[in-house]
Order: sequence, then C-alpha cells, then structure tokens
Amino acid sequence: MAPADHHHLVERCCRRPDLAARPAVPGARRRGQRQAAAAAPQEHGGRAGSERRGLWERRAGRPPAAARPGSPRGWKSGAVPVLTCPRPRAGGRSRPGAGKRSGRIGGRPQLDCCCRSYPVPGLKLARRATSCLRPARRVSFPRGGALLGRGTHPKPEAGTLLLAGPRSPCCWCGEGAAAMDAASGRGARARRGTRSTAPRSRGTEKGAARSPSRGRAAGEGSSAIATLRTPRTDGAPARGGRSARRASAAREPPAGRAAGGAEAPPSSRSRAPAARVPAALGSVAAVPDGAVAAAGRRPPPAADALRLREVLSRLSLLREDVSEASTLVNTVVPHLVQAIRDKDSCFSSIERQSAGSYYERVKISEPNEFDIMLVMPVTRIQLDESDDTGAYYYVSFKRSPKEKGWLKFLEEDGKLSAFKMLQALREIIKQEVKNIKGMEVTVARKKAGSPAITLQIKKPPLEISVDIILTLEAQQSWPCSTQAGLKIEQWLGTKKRRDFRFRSIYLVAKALSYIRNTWRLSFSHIEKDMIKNHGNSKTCCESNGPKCCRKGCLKLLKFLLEQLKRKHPKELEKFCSYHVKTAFLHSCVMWPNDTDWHLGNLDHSFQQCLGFFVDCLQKSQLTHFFIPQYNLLSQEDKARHHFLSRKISYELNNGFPVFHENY
DNA sequence: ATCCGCTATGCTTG
DNA sequence: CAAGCATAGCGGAT
Repeated sequence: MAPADHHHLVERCCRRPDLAARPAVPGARRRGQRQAAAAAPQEHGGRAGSERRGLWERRAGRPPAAARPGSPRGWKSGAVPVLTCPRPRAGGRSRPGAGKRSGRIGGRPQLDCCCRSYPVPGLKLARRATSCLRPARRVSFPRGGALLGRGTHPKPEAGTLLLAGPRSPCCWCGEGAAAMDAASGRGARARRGTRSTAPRSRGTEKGAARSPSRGRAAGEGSSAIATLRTPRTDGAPARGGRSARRASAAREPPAGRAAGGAEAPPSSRSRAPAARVPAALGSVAAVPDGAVAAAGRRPPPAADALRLREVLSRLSLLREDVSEASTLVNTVVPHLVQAIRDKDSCFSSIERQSAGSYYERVKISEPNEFDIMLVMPVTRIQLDESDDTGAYYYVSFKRSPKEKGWLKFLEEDGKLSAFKMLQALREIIKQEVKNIKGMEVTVARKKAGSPAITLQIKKPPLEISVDIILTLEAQQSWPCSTQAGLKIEQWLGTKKRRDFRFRSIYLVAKALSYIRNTWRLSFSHIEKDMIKNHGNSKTCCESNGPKCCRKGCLKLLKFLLEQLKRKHPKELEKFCSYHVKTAFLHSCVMWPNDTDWHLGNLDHSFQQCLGFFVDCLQKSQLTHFFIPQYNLLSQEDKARHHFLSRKISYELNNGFPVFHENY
C-alpha cells in the first residue's frame, strides 16, 4: 500500500478532478476588486497606538473614537449611524475623514466597497452589511508581471477583469486544469499585492512620534528578530490589499527579468532589487540537482532569507478570504452535523472537530480546503492489527453496544465496517446538502479507500472543499505500535508526552485497497496541538515571547512540495503534505530549542528541515512520527524518492526558483 | 527620496 | 483569549 494513501488529510494531493474545472483563479475577481482599491486614508503624524490616535484626533479636531460614527466603538456605543461609506475598507488604522493626502484616482477615493465590514445602523455589532452605496470596481493591471514600484500607480482600467498574465493549465491533477492553482491560490496571489500606492506622509514629530517601545526595541537588539511577514505599507493602505513589498514579490517574473516596466520603474538605489532578485539568483550559476543534498552546502546569499520571508508573506491567508470561506463552512457543517445526529441514532452523539492545516494555522495560499472530523465516541473496542504497519486495525466491540443500530455496521465476524459506516454517513449527507440554501453544496464522487466524504461548496466566486472524516474516538490506551513514537521529551517535555498519550485514540475510516473494514490510527488532534503549542519554552510565539519560525518552515515545506508536484505531477504523485509534515515534526525533535528556530534564521532553519527531509528521501526512510515501525517511504518507490531528493537539492542549491514559478 | 525591518494597534476567527 | 492578518509609521539603510 502506498503510504501516500494513508493520510486523509493529505489525500487531496492528487484528487479533485472535480475542481479542475473551476476558474483558473478563484477569487480573482474578488481580489481584483479588492486590489483595485486605491490608497486608503492614512493618518498623519507618527504616534503609535492610542497616543498616535490621540494626536490625530487633536489635530483633526475630532471627537474621540468612541463617539465617532464609523468607528466600531462608536457603533457599539450607539453613536449616530452613517449611511454612506465614510471610510475605506482598510486595516485598523483607517478612519472616516482620513486619507485626504492618500492615493486617489481622479480626485475621489476610488475605493472598493468598505461596507462588508461596516456596521449597519440598527444592526447592533453587525460586521457585515450589504448597504454599500459605492460600487466596486474592477481593475486591470499590466500583464507580464512588471513590478510595481513604490509610488507608482498601476493605472487601473475600469471594467476589466484582473489578470496578471496568461495562465497555464494546472498540471496538479494531471487533468490539465487549474485545480491546484485554486488550491494554492498562486495565480490569485500573483495579483494579490497589486495596488496603487501613494506618497507616504511622514510624521511631523519624528522623534516624538516614535512608539514607546521603539527605543527599547532598537536599542536592545530586537532588530535581530525579523517578523515573518509584516508587509509594510509605503503608501496608504489599499482595501484588503497587500503591501507593495508583498506585491513586488508576488509579481516577480521568474527568470530575473529586469524589474520595472513602464508602470514600475524601480528605484535604482533601493535594496528592493536585491530582495526581488528572482530565485535564479542572477549571478549564481545554477547548481545541478544531482549535487550533494544536505542543507547548507551553498552558503545562501544574504537575500535568501529576505526572499523566503517574501514567499511566506505570499502564502498567508487573506483575512477577507478567511472570513468568506469560514462563513460558508460554518454554515454548512453545523447544518449537516445536526442532520446526521437526527437521522441515525448511531450517529446521535457525533461531534464536530476540526483538523488539518487550516485549523492548525499552517494552511497556505487560500482557505479553500477544510478538514472536519466527525467524531463518534465508542467504548470498549478491541483493536487487531490488520497489517504490519501498526497503523491499520480491525475494530470490534468487546461488549455489544447498547445502541442496537450499530449491528447494521458490523460484518459477520463482528468487525466494525468502516465501509458501511461511511456509506451510511454519505447517504445522509447527500440527502441533506439538498436542503442547504444560498450556496451550491455537492458531494464529490467517492474515491476508493478514501476516509473522507468531500463536499464542494460553491458560492461564486468562492469554491471550497470540505473533507468530512468519520472518526472513532475511544478513551483507551494507545496501541503498542505507538510505544516508542512521539519522541518529544526534549522538545515539548516528558509531561507533555505523557499528557498526549493519555488522550483518546482516534481511528478514521480508512479502507485499504484489499480490505474494506479497516480503520487507521489518526493523530491529527495531537499534531494540531503540537503545531499550535510548539515552543520548547512556554512563551514561544506568545504575545510577548520570542517569535520562532517553525510554522513558517512548515508552510515553506508544504509550498515547496506543492510547487514541485505541480511541476512534476506524475513523478511526485505519491508524495503528500503529510510527508513534509512528518519530516517537519522530526526536525522539531532534532532541533528542540526555540533558539534553533529563531525567526531571524528562517532561511537556515528551513534549510535544516529540508536537509533532513532530503536525507530521509535518499535513505527511503521516513518514520511515522507516532508509529516508529511504520515507514512512510516504502522501499519500492526508491526511484521516486531519489527524484524528489534531486529536485529539492536543486532548489536548495539555487535559491528556490520554483517558489517563483507559475504552474 | 525611497525602501526595509520592526513594533504597535485593530480586527476577525477559532 | 490566542493567533494571524492588515495597517500605520518610526528609524535607519541605500
């Protein structure tokens, strides 16, 4: 059996032919609209936070925010409603009346609608409204990905759908369509950052305008701590748009084309060109992919880290996308859960649990894939290994369950049939999706052996897939195959390990190709916890604690594999994100200290992870993180492993050109 | 003058 | 409440 088949959370890799027909760039229109937005207002003066706000208010002679219409606080406190859009849709700083000096098109603010997050009169605390009086715009940007220089307006052209350049059909699924574009949002991302910029106004009281922490931060060396992504805004904020920095990275042509087109003359003195140097690295000759494969053999150019941060910033999910997608998912899923509980008494105690990269906060590119576990508590089950991996089991009840409905899910020999349960669940869901209004929800075709029931939710321009995974939860000790796994003592501590192992075991309905009633151990709840609370010290990444780059590395690993899979779909079809996730977890064990993952050393940490993964590939040995006897890289696929290891080595040695390529 | 690294703050989802 | 996204604006580098 192919290890790649073993993990439902990653089986998306090569499926979704159903999505292949989706538009090349889902969300492009939305993004286009968003990014068409001209610069948003900007407050002047340079005080941080409330101090700065106070200054602005004093200067502008305005009432305090709490009393001002248009301010959320104002609404909460029952201030006078304003019916027209008094403010552009932008981040926390924009406010009504501001922006007089910000970028505008044609004298009026050419802003996309701000009202989706603007409170509606009469709707207390409403976050969304449809009462916008200002039409959204569509804007086209130059094809070919010319860089947008700062202060350069992209010359939007009303009424044109935004497309950055010709899109090649996606090779992800071998279906010749753009499924993976959608999955990763790469195409969309390329347009994400496009926005107009405006001359930036500086604070009038430079020194005084410094935020209280500035001095400390600069003086005490926190400059070494680089943020993963803090797209600075050199002009006024565009509504929902990316910073110019992000934009420049996203739009960078892969082959090192001279930055700057007619629209975007780059500053010759700026550091930006170095940062934007495409991954081919210009002067650095490409190192063949067959070269040595451990990390660090090529001293990375200083710009590497910067570029990785750029890449990372492109991968983060847009807040608006998250909001829209989660709204859909959170409408559909509770509806289905209720229906499932009602329709079959066996399923009456089913509970929703979230899993997968979105809920681990390592989803990259676009929030278009969600994993929902439907967890059924079971008691007194007996597990019998179905093969030698230690991951697959037959499940039977030690005592027949009180609920007699269960009998219909049992095979003659008393084993609980994953297949039968999935089928029942699937039928209920298929019936129930018909009752969901306001969007199109369909159940994707069954995939042999897949533990998931995949929903497609369409509400143009959104297209989301939700994997529903039937899961058994048993409060009993973990099987002995897990005894020597989860070696996190040095990393998260012995107590944490003990706590984890006291948690329930989860089994997902995963049929093997030759046996229909098997269940596979799932540790996604533990993985989620480890990724969320990943620090060796408790304060890692907490609000005031030191920030690390672990999640950043995981995202980059995922992205690298995605990109390579797009480039070599056939050769890499057996690899999935669970492989890199596993390698990442091993890396966390191998380098347990937070200091090993200093945010400023993103490039180094990433290369270490990759180096480890490449070693695994070369040895065809990647141990399941929880089940040490289970090798995720079976020896039969050695050639494929070497292929991937060569590809990764090439990327490693040449500054990751694939991060900047479109497939 | 422009760009970059960084922090502070607000907002949203989980 | 934590985490992540989005933005403003500083000092310093180029």
